[in-house]
Amino acid sequence: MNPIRAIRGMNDILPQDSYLWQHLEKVCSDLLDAYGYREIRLPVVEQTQLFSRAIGEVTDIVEKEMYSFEDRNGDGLTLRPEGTAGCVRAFNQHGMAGTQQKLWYAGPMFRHERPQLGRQRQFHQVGVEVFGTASADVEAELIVLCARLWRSLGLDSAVTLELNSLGSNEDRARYREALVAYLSEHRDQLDEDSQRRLDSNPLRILDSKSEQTQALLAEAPSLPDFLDEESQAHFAQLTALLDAAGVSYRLNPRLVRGLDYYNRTVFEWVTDALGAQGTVCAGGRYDGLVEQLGGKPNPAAGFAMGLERLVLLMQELKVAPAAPGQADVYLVAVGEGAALAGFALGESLRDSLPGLRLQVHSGGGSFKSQMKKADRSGAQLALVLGENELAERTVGFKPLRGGEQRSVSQDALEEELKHFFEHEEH
RNA sequence: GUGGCCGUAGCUCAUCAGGUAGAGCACCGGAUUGUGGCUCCGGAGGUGGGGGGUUCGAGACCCCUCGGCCACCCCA
Repeated sequence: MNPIRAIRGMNDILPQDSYLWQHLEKVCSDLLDAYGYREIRLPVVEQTQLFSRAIGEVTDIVEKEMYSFEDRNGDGLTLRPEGTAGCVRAFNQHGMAGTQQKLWYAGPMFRHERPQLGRQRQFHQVGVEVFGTASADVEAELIVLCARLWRSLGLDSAVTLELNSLGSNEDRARYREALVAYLSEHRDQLDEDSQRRLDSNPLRILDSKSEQTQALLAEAPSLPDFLDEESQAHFAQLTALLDAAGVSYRLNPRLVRGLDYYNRTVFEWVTDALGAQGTVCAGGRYDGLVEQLGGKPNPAAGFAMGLERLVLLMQELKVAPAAPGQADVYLVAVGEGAALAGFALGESLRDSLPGLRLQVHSGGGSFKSQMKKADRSGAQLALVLGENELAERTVGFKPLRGGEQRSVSQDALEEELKHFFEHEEH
Protein backbone atom coordinates (compact mmCIF):
# COMPACT_ATOMS: atom_id res chain seq x y z
CA MET A 1 0.00 0.00 0.00
CA ASN A 2 1.30 3.44 -0.87
CA PRO A 3 1.98 5.66 2.08
CA ILE A 4 -0.19 8.75 2.17
CA ARG A 5 1.68 11.95 1.47
CA ALA A 6 0.91 15.55 2.30
CA ILE A 7 -0.92 17.57 -0.34
CA ARG A 8 1.40 19.24 -2.81
CA GLY A 9 2.46 22.66 -1.63
CA MET A 10 1.19 22.05 1.91
CA ASN A 11 4.22 21.42 4.03
CA ASP A 12 4.92 20.10 7.49
CA ILE A 13 6.97 22.35 9.72
CA LEU A 14 9.24 20.02 11.65
CA PRO A 15 10.66 20.51 15.16
CA GLN A 16 14.02 21.52 13.72
CA ASP A 17 12.28 24.55 12.20
CA SER A 18 9.26 25.13 14.41
CA TYR A 19 11.31 26.87 17.10
CA LEU A 20 12.19 29.50 14.48
CA TRP A 21 8.54 30.00 13.67
CA GLN A 22 7.77 30.35 17.35
CA HIS A 23 10.52 32.93 17.64
CA LEU A 24 9.17 34.91 14.69
CA GLU A 25 5.59 34.73 15.94
CA LYS A 26 6.63 35.81 19.42
CA VAL A 27 8.61 38.80 18.18
CA CYS A 28 5.64 39.83 16.02
CA SER A 29 2.99 39.52 18.66
CA ASP A 30 5.09 41.26 21.32
CA LEU A 31 5.78 44.14 18.98
CA LEU A 32 2.16 44.48 17.90
CA ASP A 33 1.08 44.39 21.50
CA ALA A 34 3.56 47.14 22.27
CA TYR A 35 1.99 49.33 19.58
CA GLY A 36 -1.50 48.74 20.91
CA TYR A 37 -2.75 46.29 18.31
CA ARG A 38 -5.03 43.49 19.38
CA GLU A 39 -5.32 40.01 17.96
CA ILE A 40 -8.44 38.89 16.12
CA ARG A 41 -8.90 35.22 15.26
CA LEU A 42 -10.76 34.55 12.06
CA PRO A 43 -12.14 31.46 10.34
CA VAL A 44 -10.13 29.79 7.63
CA VAL A 45 -13.24 29.23 5.51
CA GLU A 46 -15.56 31.99 4.28
CA GLN A 47 -18.26 32.39 1.68
CA THR A 48 -16.72 32.43 -1.79
CA GLN A 49 -18.51 35.66 -2.53
CA LEU A 50 -16.56 37.49 0.16
CA PHE A 51 -13.33 37.04 -1.76
CA SER A 52 -14.65 37.63 -5.24
CA ARG A 53 -16.16 40.91 -4.07
CA ALA A 54 -13.14 42.02 -2.05
CA ILE A 55 -10.20 40.94 -4.16
CA GLY A 56 -11.77 41.53 -7.57
CA GLU A 57 -13.47 39.17 -10.02
CA VAL A 58 -10.80 39.44 -12.68
CA THR A 59 -7.75 38.91 -10.48
CA ASP A 60 -5.73 35.73 -10.84
CA ILE A 61 -6.40 34.84 -7.23
CA VAL A 62 -10.14 34.72 -7.74
CA GLU A 63 -10.10 33.41 -11.28
CA LYS A 64 -7.83 30.44 -10.85
CA GLU A 65 -6.16 30.13 -7.48
CA MET A 66 -8.88 29.69 -4.90
CA TYR A 67 -9.74 26.46 -3.14
CA SER A 68 -13.49 26.64 -3.56
CA PHE A 69 -16.01 23.92 -2.88
CA GLU A 70 -19.61 23.29 -1.99
CA ASP A 71 -20.34 22.13 1.51
CA ARG A 72 -23.09 19.67 2.38
CA ASN A 73 -25.70 22.38 2.23
CA GLY A 74 -24.66 23.40 -1.23
CA ASP A 75 -23.16 26.69 -0.03
CA GLY A 76 -20.19 28.00 -1.99
CA LEU A 77 -17.22 28.17 0.39
CA THR A 78 -13.57 29.02 -0.06
CA LEU A 79 -10.39 28.48 1.91
CA ARG A 80 -9.21 32.04 2.53
CA PRO A 81 -6.56 33.13 0.03
CA GLU A 82 -5.74 36.21 2.11
CA GLY A 83 -6.77 37.74 5.40
CA THR A 84 -8.03 41.26 4.82
CA ALA A 85 -11.42 40.30 3.40
CA GLY A 86 -12.31 38.17 6.41
CA CYS A 87 -11.09 40.84 8.78
CA VAL A 88 -13.29 43.47 7.11
CA ARG A 89 -16.21 41.07 7.21
CA ALA A 90 -15.73 40.63 10.96
CA PHE A 91 -15.38 44.39 11.42
CA ASN A 92 -18.74 44.90 9.76
CA GLN A 93 -20.46 41.95 11.33
CA HIS A 94 -19.59 42.95 14.89
CA GLY A 95 -20.60 46.56 14.64
CA MET A 96 -17.17 48.13 14.86
CA ALA A 97 -18.06 50.76 12.27
CA GLY A 98 -17.29 54.27 13.45
CA THR A 99 -14.66 53.16 15.94
CA GLN A 100 -10.95 53.00 15.45
CA GLN A 101 -9.71 49.42 15.46
CA LYS A 102 -6.10 48.31 15.36
CA LEU A 103 -6.14 44.59 14.70
CA TRP A 104 -3.80 41.78 13.77
CA TYR A 105 -4.18 38.12 12.92
CA ALA A 106 -2.00 35.21 11.96
CA GLY A 107 -2.64 31.94 10.23
CA PRO A 108 -2.66 29.84 7.09
CA MET A 109 -3.81 31.09 3.69
CA PHE A 110 -4.48 28.95 0.63
CA ARG A 111 -3.77 29.55 -3.04
CA HIS A 112 -3.55 26.94 -5.76
CA GLU A 113 -0.30 28.05 -7.36
CA ARG A 114 2.69 26.12 -8.60
CA PRO A 115 4.92 25.69 -5.54
CA GLN A 116 8.44 27.05 -5.58
CA LEU A 117 10.87 28.53 -3.12
CA GLY A 118 8.95 30.93 -0.89
CA ARG A 119 5.63 30.01 -2.44
CA GLN A 120 3.39 27.26 -1.09
CA ARG A 121 -0.24 26.39 -1.52
CA GLN A 122 -0.77 26.61 2.20
CA PHE A 123 1.29 29.50 3.44
CA HIS A 124 1.19 31.67 6.53
CA GLN A 125 0.73 35.34 7.05
CA VAL A 126 0.63 37.82 9.84
CA GLY A 127 -1.77 40.57 8.83
CA VAL A 128 -2.26 43.97 10.45
CA GLU A 129 -5.24 46.25 9.80
CA VAL A 130 -6.28 49.68 11.02
CA PHE A 131 -9.92 50.71 10.60
CA GLY A 132 -11.58 54.07 11.03
CA THR A 133 -8.76 56.53 10.41
CA ALA A 134 -8.15 58.24 7.09
CA SER A 135 -4.96 60.17 7.81
CA ALA A 136 -1.54 59.15 6.60
CA ASP A 137 -0.13 58.69 10.09
CA VAL A 138 -1.83 55.30 9.97
CA GLU A 139 0.26 54.10 7.05
CA ALA A 140 3.32 55.71 8.61
CA GLU A 141 2.77 53.77 11.81
CA LEU A 142 2.26 50.52 9.92
CA ILE A 143 5.50 51.07 8.03
CA VAL A 144 7.49 52.14 11.06
CA LEU A 145 6.22 49.08 12.88
CA CYS A 146 7.52 46.88 10.06
CA ALA A 147 10.89 48.61 10.14
CA ARG A 148 11.18 47.94 13.85
CA LEU A 149 10.24 44.33 13.28
CA TRP A 150 13.01 43.86 10.72
CA ARG A 151 15.47 45.33 13.18
CA SER A 152 14.30 42.98 15.93
CA LEU A 153 14.70 40.02 13.62
CA GLY A 154 18.04 41.11 12.18
CA LEU A 155 16.61 41.45 8.69
CA ASP A 156 16.87 45.22 8.27
CA SER A 157 19.98 45.05 6.10
CA ALA A 158 18.26 42.77 3.59
CA VAL A 159 14.90 44.46 2.99
CA THR A 160 14.04 47.77 1.37
CA LEU A 161 10.82 49.71 1.27
CA GLU A 162 9.12 50.64 -1.98
CA LEU A 163 6.40 53.24 -1.89
CA ASN A 164 3.77 54.63 -4.20
CA SER A 165 0.37 56.26 -4.26
CA LEU A 166 -2.45 55.06 -6.47
CA GLY A 167 -4.48 58.17 -5.72
CA SER A 168 -8.24 58.16 -5.35
CA ASN A 169 -10.44 55.72 -7.23
CA GLU A 170 -11.19 58.52 -9.69
CA ASP A 171 -7.48 59.27 -10.15
CA ARG A 172 -6.80 55.66 -10.76
CA ALA A 173 -9.67 55.37 -13.25
CA ARG A 174 -8.42 58.39 -15.21
CA TYR A 175 -4.88 57.07 -15.19
CA ARG A 176 -6.04 53.66 -16.26
CA GLU A 177 -7.82 55.19 -19.21
CA ALA A 178 -4.76 57.17 -20.25
CA LEU A 179 -2.50 54.17 -19.89
CA VAL A 180 -4.77 51.92 -21.91
CA ALA A 181 -5.02 54.58 -24.61
CA TYR A 182 -1.25 54.89 -24.82
CA LEU A 183 -0.53 51.16 -24.73
CA SER A 184 -3.27 50.32 -27.19
CA GLU A 185 -1.47 52.40 -29.80
CA HIS A 186 1.61 50.22 -29.30
CA ARG A 187 -0.21 46.98 -28.67
CA ASP A 188 1.97 44.99 -31.06
CA GLN A 189 5.09 45.99 -29.10
CA LEU A 190 3.79 44.53 -25.85
CA ASP A 191 4.72 41.07 -24.67
CA GLU A 192 2.03 38.44 -24.77
CA ASP A 193 1.09 38.60 -21.09
CA SER A 194 0.81 42.35 -21.18
CA GLN A 195 -1.45 42.26 -24.21
CA ARG A 196 -3.79 40.01 -22.30
CA ARG A 197 -3.67 42.28 -19.25
CA LEU A 198 -4.40 45.33 -21.35
CA ASP A 199 -8.03 44.25 -21.27
CA SER A 200 -8.24 42.62 -17.87
CA ASN A 201 -5.89 44.45 -15.48
CA PRO A 202 -3.85 47.12 -17.29
CA LEU A 203 -2.14 48.55 -14.21
CA ARG A 204 -0.39 45.24 -13.71
CA ILE A 205 1.49 45.84 -16.95
CA LEU A 206 3.53 48.42 -15.06
CA ASP A 207 5.51 45.76 -13.25
CA SER A 208 6.00 43.51 -16.25
CA LYS A 209 9.46 41.93 -16.39
CA SER A 210 9.67 42.17 -20.15
CA GLU A 211 12.41 44.60 -21.18
CA GLN A 212 10.60 45.57 -24.31
CA THR A 213 7.49 46.41 -22.36
CA GLN A 214 9.48 48.35 -19.79
CA ALA A 215 11.08 50.36 -22.58
CA LEU A 216 7.65 51.19 -23.88
CA LEU A 217 6.53 52.23 -20.42
CA ALA A 218 9.30 54.80 -20.17
CA GLU A 219 7.26 57.00 -22.45
CA ALA A 220 3.91 56.08 -20.94
CA PRO A 221 1.79 58.41 -18.81
CA SER A 222 3.02 58.40 -15.22
CA LEU A 223 0.72 57.66 -12.33
CA PRO A 224 1.92 60.46 -10.00
CA ASP A 225 0.84 63.04 -12.60
CA PHE A 226 -2.76 61.95 -12.17
CA LEU A 227 -3.06 62.38 -8.42
CA ASP A 228 -5.53 64.99 -7.21
CA GLU A 229 -4.50 67.56 -4.61
CA GLU A 230 -5.84 65.62 -1.68
CA SER A 231 -3.99 62.45 -2.62
CA GLN A 232 -0.82 64.42 -3.18
CA ALA A 233 -1.13 66.03 0.23
CA HIS A 234 -1.81 62.66 1.80
CA PHE A 235 1.27 61.17 0.21
CA ALA A 236 3.39 64.18 1.19
CA GLN A 237 2.30 63.79 4.78
CA LEU A 238 3.24 60.12 4.74
CA THR A 239 6.72 60.74 3.38
CA ALA A 240 7.25 63.57 5.87
CA LEU A 241 6.37 61.23 8.73
CA LEU A 242 8.68 58.54 7.43
CA ASP A 243 11.47 61.06 7.02
CA ALA A 244 10.92 62.26 10.56
CA ALA A 245 11.11 58.69 11.84
CA GLY A 246 14.26 58.02 9.83
CA VAL A 247 12.76 55.26 7.69
CA SER A 248 14.17 55.28 4.18
CA TYR A 249 12.18 54.29 1.13
CA ARG A 250 12.33 54.21 -2.62
CA LEU A 251 9.57 55.92 -4.58
CA ASN A 252 8.38 53.54 -7.24
CA PRO A 253 5.71 55.04 -9.52
CA ARG A 254 5.30 51.62 -11.16
CA LEU A 255 4.35 49.91 -7.92
CA VAL A 256 0.77 48.64 -8.08
CA ARG A 257 -0.74 45.81 -6.11
CA GLY A 258 -2.44 42.71 -7.39
CA LEU A 259 -5.55 43.13 -5.34
CA ASP A 260 -8.15 45.58 -6.56
CA TYR A 261 -9.12 47.12 -3.25
CA TYR A 262 -6.17 49.45 -2.72
CA ASN A 263 -6.28 53.23 -3.09
CA ARG A 264 -3.73 55.92 -2.27
CA THR A 265 -0.81 54.43 -0.37
CA VAL A 266 0.69 51.13 -1.46
CA PHE A 267 3.99 49.75 -0.19
CA GLU A 268 6.15 46.67 -0.41
CA TRP A 269 9.12 45.43 1.55
CA VAL A 270 11.33 43.56 -0.88
CA THR A 271 14.54 41.58 -0.74
CA ASP A 272 16.84 40.22 -3.41
CA ALA A 273 18.05 37.39 -1.17
CA LEU A 274 15.14 35.08 -1.96
CA GLY A 275 15.18 34.55 -5.71
CA ALA A 276 12.01 35.37 -7.57
CA GLN A 277 9.75 35.70 -4.53
CA GLY A 278 11.18 38.99 -3.35
CA THR A 279 8.17 40.52 -1.62
CA VAL A 280 8.26 39.76 2.05
CA CYS A 281 5.58 42.12 3.27
CA ALA A 282 3.12 44.36 1.45
CA GLY A 283 0.04 46.45 1.97
CA GLY A 284 -1.59 49.80 1.64
CA ARG A 285 -4.74 51.80 2.11
CA TYR A 286 -8.14 50.42 1.12
CA ASP A 287 -10.74 53.02 2.02
CA GLY A 288 -13.47 51.60 -0.18
CA LEU A 289 -13.45 48.01 0.91
CA VAL A 290 -15.56 48.23 4.05
CA GLU A 291 -18.42 49.77 2.11
CA GLN A 292 -17.86 47.43 -0.78
CA LEU A 293 -18.50 44.53 1.59
CA GLY A 294 -21.73 46.01 2.82
CA GLY A 295 -20.59 48.16 5.74
CA LYS A 296 -20.82 51.88 6.31
CA PRO A 297 -18.02 53.79 4.59
CA ASN A 298 -14.94 53.46 6.74
CA PRO A 299 -11.34 54.24 5.89
CA ALA A 300 -8.82 51.46 6.43
CA ALA A 301 -5.24 50.43 5.78
CA GLY A 302 -3.16 47.37 6.44
CA PHE A 303 -0.48 44.96 5.35
CA ALA A 304 0.40 41.30 5.44
CA MET A 305 3.71 39.53 5.66
CA GLY A 306 4.65 36.07 4.44
CA LEU A 307 6.05 34.01 7.28
CA GLU A 308 7.65 31.33 5.10
CA ARG A 309 9.61 34.01 3.33
CA LEU A 310 10.68 35.64 6.57
CA VAL A 311 11.82 32.32 7.96
CA LEU A 312 13.76 31.62 4.77
CA LEU A 313 15.31 35.04 4.96
CA MET A 314 16.37 34.52 8.57
CA GLN A 315 18.00 31.25 7.57
CA GLU A 316 19.58 32.73 4.47
CA LEU A 317 21.08 35.62 6.42
CA LYS A 318 22.06 33.32 9.28
CA VAL A 319 20.41 35.58 11.81
CA ALA A 320 18.25 32.75 13.11
CA PRO A 321 18.74 32.04 16.82
CA ALA A 322 20.34 28.69 17.58
CA ALA A 323 18.00 25.79 18.09
CA PRO A 324 17.46 25.18 21.79
CA GLY A 325 18.17 21.72 23.16
CA GLN A 326 15.29 19.47 24.07
CA ALA A 327 15.98 19.77 27.75
CA ASP A 328 18.26 21.33 30.35
CA VAL A 329 18.24 18.30 32.60
CA TYR A 330 18.00 14.65 31.57
CA LEU A 331 17.11 12.09 34.17
CA VAL A 332 18.63 8.65 33.68
CA ALA A 333 17.23 5.74 35.64
CA VAL A 334 18.37 2.14 35.22
CA GLY A 335 16.59 -0.79 36.79
CA GLU A 336 12.97 -1.35 37.67
CA GLY A 337 13.11 0.23 41.13
CA ALA A 338 15.11 3.18 39.88
CA ALA A 339 12.75 3.76 36.95
CA LEU A 340 9.85 3.94 39.36
CA ALA A 341 11.68 6.26 41.76
CA GLY A 342 13.00 8.36 38.88
CA PHE A 343 9.55 8.87 37.47
CA ALA A 344 8.31 10.12 40.83
CA LEU A 345 11.44 12.22 41.38
CA GLY A 346 10.87 13.89 38.03
CA GLU A 347 7.36 14.90 39.01
CA SER A 348 8.44 16.24 42.37
CA LEU A 349 11.16 18.32 40.69
CA ARG A 350 8.55 19.73 38.35
CA ASP A 351 6.50 20.70 41.40
CA SER A 352 9.34 22.49 43.08
CA LEU A 353 11.05 23.96 39.98
CA PRO A 354 8.25 24.70 37.49
CA GLY A 355 10.52 26.44 34.98
CA LEU A 356 12.94 23.56 34.76
CA ARG A 357 13.21 21.89 31.37
CA LEU A 358 13.47 18.34 32.52
CA GLN A 359 13.32 15.23 30.40
CA VAL A 360 12.87 11.93 32.19
CA HIS A 361 14.19 9.01 30.20
CA SER A 362 11.57 6.65 28.91
CA GLY A 363 11.97 3.28 27.28
CA GLY A 364 14.49 1.66 29.62
CA GLY A 365 17.87 0.46 28.42
CA SER A 366 21.43 0.39 29.74
CA PHE A 367 23.28 3.26 31.38
CA LYS A 368 25.23 3.61 28.19
CA SER A 369 22.24 4.03 25.93
CA GLN A 370 20.47 6.33 28.38
CA MET A 371 23.55 8.50 28.75
CA LYS A 372 23.83 8.71 25.01
CA LYS A 373 20.29 10.05 24.84
CA ALA A 374 21.05 12.45 27.66
CA ASP A 375 23.94 13.85 25.67
CA ARG A 376 21.93 14.16 22.47
CA SER A 377 19.09 15.91 24.21
CA GLY A 378 21.42 18.87 24.55
CA ALA A 379 20.95 18.87 28.32
CA GLN A 380 23.49 20.64 30.50
CA LEU A 381 23.10 18.15 33.26
CA ALA A 382 22.32 14.46 33.74
CA LEU A 383 20.75 13.13 36.89
CA VAL A 384 21.68 9.49 37.33
CA LEU A 385 19.64 7.05 39.33
CA GLY A 386 20.63 3.37 39.76
CA GLU A 387 20.41 0.76 42.48
CA ASN A 388 23.21 2.31 44.53
CA GLU A 389 21.67 5.77 44.52
CA LEU A 390 18.32 4.28 45.32
CA ALA A 391 19.72 2.54 48.37
CA GLU A 392 21.56 5.68 49.54
CA ARG A 393 18.74 8.11 48.68
CA THR A 394 21.14 10.06 46.49
CA VAL A 395 21.34 10.91 42.83
CA GLY A 396 24.33 11.16 40.49
CA PHE A 397 24.74 14.80 39.54
CA LYS A 398 26.66 14.92 36.28
CA PRO A 399 27.39 18.08 34.31
CA LEU A 400 27.52 17.10 30.65
CA ARG A 401 29.41 20.07 29.29
CA GLY A 402 32.42 20.03 31.54
CA GLY A 403 32.79 19.15 35.21
CA GLU A 404 32.90 16.05 37.38
CA GLN A 405 30.03 13.85 38.43
CA ARG A 406 29.28 13.92 42.11
CA SER A 407 26.75 12.38 44.41
CA VAL A 408 24.01 14.56 45.84
CA SER A 409 21.45 13.60 48.42
CA GLN A 410 17.93 13.64 47.09
CA ASP A 411 16.87 16.10 49.78
CA ALA A 412 19.49 18.61 48.62
CA LEU A 413 18.77 18.14 44.90
CA GLU A 414 16.42 21.08 44.50
CA GLU A 415 18.96 23.52 45.94
CA GLU A 416 21.79 22.01 43.91
CA LEU A 417 19.81 22.41 40.71
CA LYS A 418 19.00 26.03 41.47
CA HIS A 419 22.63 26.71 42.23
CA PHE A 420 23.83 24.93 39.09
CA PHE A 421 21.58 26.86 36.74
CA GLU A 422 22.21 30.22 38.38
CA HIS A 423 25.83 29.77 37.40
CA GLU A 424 24.92 28.50 33.96
CA GLU A 425 23.08 31.72 33.16
CA HIS A 426 26.33 33.54 32.43
C1' G B 1 -1.51 27.33 -15.97
C1' U B 2 3.53 27.44 -19.32
C1' G B 3 8.78 26.16 -20.01
C1' G B 4 13.67 24.02 -18.37
C1' C B 5 16.36 20.67 -15.10
C1' C B 6 15.77 16.60 -11.79
C1' G B 7 13.75 12.02 -8.64
C1' U B 8 18.81 5.62 -6.06
C1' A B 9 18.49 3.93 1.99
C1' G B 10 15.80 9.11 7.07
C1' C B 11 19.71 12.89 4.81
C1' U B 12 23.90 13.95 1.11
C1' C B 13 25.43 11.23 -2.95
C1' A B 14 28.08 7.08 -5.86
C1' U B 15 27.95 2.78 -9.08
C1' C B 16 26.97 0.31 -14.12
C1' A B 17 28.36 -0.58 -22.66
C1' G B 18 21.32 -2.24 -19.79
C1' G B 19 22.78 -8.33 -16.20
C1' U B 20 18.53 -7.77 -10.36
C1' A B 21 22.63 -1.69 -5.75
C1' G B 22 26.88 0.71 -2.39
C1' A B 23 29.47 4.98 0.77
C1' G B 24 29.33 8.94 4.37
C1' C B 25 26.15 11.09 8.05
C1' A B 26 22.02 9.71 11.12
C1' C B 27 19.85 5.36 13.79
C1' C B 28 20.46 0.58 16.94
C1' G B 29 23.99 -2.72 19.43
C1' G B 30 29.03 -4.01 21.16
C1' A B 31 34.56 -2.78 22.69
C1' U B 32 35.51 -6.73 31.12
C1' U B 33 30.99 -5.63 35.90
C1' G B 34 26.53 1.06 36.29
C1' U B 35 27.73 6.35 32.48
C1' G B 36 27.50 10.39 26.82
C1' G B 37 30.72 13.36 23.52
C1' C B 38 36.49 10.89 20.14
C1' U B 39 37.92 6.05 17.99
C1' C B 40 37.11 0.89 16.45
C1' C B 41 33.71 -3.32 15.30
C1' G B 42 28.93 -5.00 14.04
C1' G B 43 23.57 -4.43 12.73
C1' A B 44 19.17 -2.69 10.73
C1' G B 45 17.31 0.16 6.71
C1' G B 46 15.95 0.56 -0.54
C1' U B 47 9.61 -3.44 -4.57
C1' G B 48 16.02 2.50 -7.23
C1' G B 49 8.93 8.04 -6.64
C1' G B 50 4.60 5.15 -8.98
C1' G B 51 2.57 2.75 -13.50
C1' G B 52 3.21 0.93 -18.39
C1' G B 53 6.50 -0.31 -22.61
C1' U B 54 11.24 -2.03 -25.32
C1' U B 55 14.60 -6.30 -24.02
C1' C B 56 16.43 -13.01 -22.64
C1' G B 57 17.25 -9.24 -18.80
C1' A B 58 16.17 -2.03 -16.83
C1' G B 59 17.33 1.93 -11.40
C1' A B 60 19.77 2.73 -15.88
C1' C B 61 16.38 3.34 -22.84
C1' C B 62 10.95 5.17 -24.22
C1' C B 63 5.94 6.90 -22.62
C1' C B 64 2.54 8.37 -18.81
C1' U B 65 1.87 9.95 -13.91
C1' C B 66 3.26 11.88 -9.12
C1' G B 67 6.77 14.81 -6.71
C1' G B 68 11.09 18.40 -6.22
C1' C B 69 13.93 22.69 -7.89
C1' C B 70 14.34 27.12 -11.08
C1' A B 71 12.15 30.68 -14.30
C1' C B 72 7.52 32.69 -16.34
C1' C B 73 2.88 33.89 -14.30
C1' C B 74 1.01 35.37 -9.55
C1' C B 75 1.80 37.19 -4.86
C1' A B 76 3.06 37.46 1.19
